[in-house]
Amino acid sequence: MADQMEPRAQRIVETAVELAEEGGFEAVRLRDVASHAGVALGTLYRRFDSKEDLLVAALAMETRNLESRFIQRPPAGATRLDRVSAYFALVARAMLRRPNLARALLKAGASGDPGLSKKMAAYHEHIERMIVMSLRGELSVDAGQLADPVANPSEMRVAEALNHIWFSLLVGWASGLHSQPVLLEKMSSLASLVLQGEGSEERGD
Amino acid sequence: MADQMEPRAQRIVETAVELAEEGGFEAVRLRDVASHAGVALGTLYRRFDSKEDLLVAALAMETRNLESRFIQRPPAGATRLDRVSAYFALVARAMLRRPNLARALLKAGASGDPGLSKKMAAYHEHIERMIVMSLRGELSVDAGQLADPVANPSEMRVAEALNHIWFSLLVGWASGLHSQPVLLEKMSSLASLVLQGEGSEERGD
DNA sequence: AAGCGGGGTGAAACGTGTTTCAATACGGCC
DNA sequence: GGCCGTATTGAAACACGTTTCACCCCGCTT
Repeated sequence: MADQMEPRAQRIVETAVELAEEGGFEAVRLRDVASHAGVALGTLYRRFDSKEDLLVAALAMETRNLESRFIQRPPAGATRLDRVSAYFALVARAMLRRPNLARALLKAGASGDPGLSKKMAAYHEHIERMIVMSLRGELSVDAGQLADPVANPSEMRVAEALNHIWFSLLVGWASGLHSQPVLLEKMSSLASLVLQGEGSEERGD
Repeated sequence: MADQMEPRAQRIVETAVELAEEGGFEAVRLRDVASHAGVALGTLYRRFDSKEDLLVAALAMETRNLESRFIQRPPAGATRLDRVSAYFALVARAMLRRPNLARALLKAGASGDPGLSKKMAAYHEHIERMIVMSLRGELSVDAGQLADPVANPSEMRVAEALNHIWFSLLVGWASGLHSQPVLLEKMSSLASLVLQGEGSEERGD
């Protein structure tokens, strides 16, 4: 789950994560990242276009870690709402362990840099995959990764809505708009709204 | 709709808006803002804590303008979905006229600066008010502003969900993830999902 | 073995957000 | 009119993201 990049880039990203854990976005000073990682500043810039690019790479790494934890212990629950709420609680717990890091990655992801759009699209895909699996209550795994969930359009629409709501709530949390418990309450409440909107047919399949 | 600040601050914000229209976030160089507005840099910093703070003030100004246009010509339509879609189309049109400005304000708003949380909360309140009025298909105006819409909890929840979805979609648009037509399509589709959820409610407060 | 080329390195330079400071201008009060 | 506190000014300084450049090292070709 961890080796998608050459070791040098890997170490740079890990260093950035460490610094972000301690002091958030501003504490990730690229001079420090480079020296702690044992490379020159120019080397860092050969691998990453910008500070945001570096942190989005870190976001990708953290997302891979989250996904592997997700696969090993998928959120359980009787209804779709239960499972989806459990999923978001899982993510929130992971973030709360390192709030500075979470805020830093979020800030980079929300920076709106056009050069990052492909990477952010990939991130959102991963999140939506996990949401879909939570809705279904069963995983389809392929080569250690979540398989592309042969798209049921209605399911995808729900996942997309939940993903957007979650992302926006996260940005609010990051800026101190609401605390983590409130975040989860809101998410559950809004998830229940969205789930009821989907073909008002059945319960927890 | 325009006089909430002393004239000096007002002029600074207007200058920032002009520069952002032309060249986006990076083009808002505070030295330039100050000199174009005819004040010293220190004066700008006495009024605004940071570049983000300044741009969020601009966001507030633009939101007031939007709200006054909204009051004069509220989105019409037969169904709630029609009216809400018309509202988002209105906002999108306003943004498309000045995409650089829109991106700059969005970036400032999504920066996650804790010092801005109160101002961002106020922004979201305005947006949600307009969404609620669109849902209802009628305005309650008070002293030239939208009145606080004696909260119907179910309505508020829908408005909150739509607001989050919209915000997240905007961030995606800003970074080039999807074009403006796709943005509106997605918004309509997801709005229809959320609206369908509202009828059938149990409540668990 | 010599030469080549593509990273890597260290250090300096640049731009811009932010801070600081001494000097000055201003508005109200006696 | 003179005084005082506060805002404004202009300019310099600082921090950090980003760029640039001259030089070096290492693996590969011939």
